[in-house]
Amino acid sequence: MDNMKLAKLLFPDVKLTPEDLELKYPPRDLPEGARVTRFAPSPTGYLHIGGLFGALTDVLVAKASQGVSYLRIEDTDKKREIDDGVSAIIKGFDAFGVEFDEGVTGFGTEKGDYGPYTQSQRVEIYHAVAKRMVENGLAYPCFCTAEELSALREQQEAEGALIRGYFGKYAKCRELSLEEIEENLAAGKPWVLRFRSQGSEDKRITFEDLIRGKIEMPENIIDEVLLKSDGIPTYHFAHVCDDHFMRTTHVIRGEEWLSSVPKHIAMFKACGYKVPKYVHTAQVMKFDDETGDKRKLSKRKDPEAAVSYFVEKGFPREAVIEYLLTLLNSNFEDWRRANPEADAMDFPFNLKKMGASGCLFDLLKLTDVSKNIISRMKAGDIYARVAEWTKDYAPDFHKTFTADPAFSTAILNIDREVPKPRKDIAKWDEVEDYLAYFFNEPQADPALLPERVSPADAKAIVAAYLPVYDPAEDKDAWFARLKTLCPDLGFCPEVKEYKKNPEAFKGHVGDVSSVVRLAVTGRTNTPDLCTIMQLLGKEKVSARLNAFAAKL
RNA sequence: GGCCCGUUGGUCAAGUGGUUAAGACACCGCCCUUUCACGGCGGUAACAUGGGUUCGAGUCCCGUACGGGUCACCA
Repeated sequence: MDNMKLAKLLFPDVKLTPEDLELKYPPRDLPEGARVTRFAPSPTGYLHIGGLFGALTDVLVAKASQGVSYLRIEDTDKKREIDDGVSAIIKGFDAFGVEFDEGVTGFGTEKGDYGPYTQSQRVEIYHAVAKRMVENGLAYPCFCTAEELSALREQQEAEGALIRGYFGKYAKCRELSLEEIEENLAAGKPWVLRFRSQGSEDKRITFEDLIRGKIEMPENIIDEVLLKSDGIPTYHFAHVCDDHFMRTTHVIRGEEWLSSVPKHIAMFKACGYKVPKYVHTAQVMKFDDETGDKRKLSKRKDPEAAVSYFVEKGFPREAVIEYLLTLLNSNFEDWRRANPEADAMDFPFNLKKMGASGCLFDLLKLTDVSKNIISRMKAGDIYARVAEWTKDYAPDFHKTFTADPAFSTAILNIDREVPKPRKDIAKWDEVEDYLAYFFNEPQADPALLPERVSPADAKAIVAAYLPVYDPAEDKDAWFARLKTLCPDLGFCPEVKEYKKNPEAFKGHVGDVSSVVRLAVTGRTNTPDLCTIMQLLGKEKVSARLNAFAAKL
């Protein structure tokens, strides 16, 4: 077999050579130990939480080593691709502030010297490498039809073959003569290019996974497809060409790829390329309420699998990132305690601290993380974010919320700039309800009165308070005022004293303030009532007190 | 089925042959407190399982179970 002739026959128009490519994409000039990572999604749907998880790993690993991270679009499967797949991915990353150093930046735009970063635009690169492989006798055309291949699978199944796939005696086209190939080509038969595996059935290879350590597996003997019949590469071949010429040092990807590593190593070696370091990360799982099992998050079944879920709910981007980081690296929380103000993206990410087993996504913990983050934000920042979020997701509330920015900011600032700020808000979709009594007249329900307070007592409390209520009083004076009312109403002004001798009183000053709270806000618990009343203003407060008294 | 990965409290996890088996979320209790939060203190709760190796095993080896992945002209 004349391989040079075959190569010319198969790729008559390919002039580009691997040597040209080596020149065009030289080794990167980076500091010692710098890592080059890539996130390589296919544009088949929305950005998944697992995708964010992986991308964050890529970006942080690169950053921590002063290396480079890039975004590559793997659009080699035109059947599964969706129209706005690329922008869905870009938008997803934008929403969470995840930025790559290089690669695709939008539909049709990119940055960096190692592009194009979209696989469908790299066909001539793959063909240059493929042609060289044919020249070296490491690849051959295969004319088997889909029917033949599925018949082969059935045959292997029936035989109970331990190894299944296109290899050895099953590889019909492996030993085709040049004449037979020419005939098939002349007849216009479609063909794929297959890898001519040099592996042997009884050999094993070992490699190191940076999370799992040394792994031993049977050597690859399968003649994997390199180029599909449309000339587009398979994932495997594109991985080898791209990660070589883009000079990736660390291939970080989901553990579903672990079992194809022998295939990839064989191809890298066949091309004469250095094998990158492999890092196979565990999947993000969830608890299935129906089955009671832990299972992989699914795009189809779990709305929270899409990153847009978190945007819709109004989780601040920092909270989602922060939570993901706690899952990603076991020492993140320690680092955070030591560096409470640092930007999460400056976390010195350590691959060794990544877990090897799948973790459950815990919405409850995300909520806690989010509350902490929001509690540290300034009221003005929260105002801006809520205004932004409500524009898209709560347009009615947006109008009332933004009608008076100073007022909205002031109410968000209650109990905020203090040493121990409240942690009431976990996500923006809670704000409307949280602040409802500032914008709407509350329907205070007398049934919510404290146990110790009868409706008659409540009526007396309101009647006594109304004439002495002074909105100019500060918090201490405001509370002292409530205390002065207590004795005449039969309540104890001091809680401690009441507890010593509960029989002597109807209740204590806390009960009195609870009545006022209920009348003014319609709720049994709120942040600092004095400030609430000041912000509401005398007119509204008086009206609400009167309205409540009328119900009693 | 073959090959491979995984398994420490409900969840995330520390742990690299000797620990009273950390910490965080959740839960419970107490304290603080005008309500609720916040904060403080404390509590319940774990090495899947059976064999080895060893003076000593969560840690090393083998088996078993369970979970996951993979075996496409999908990634």
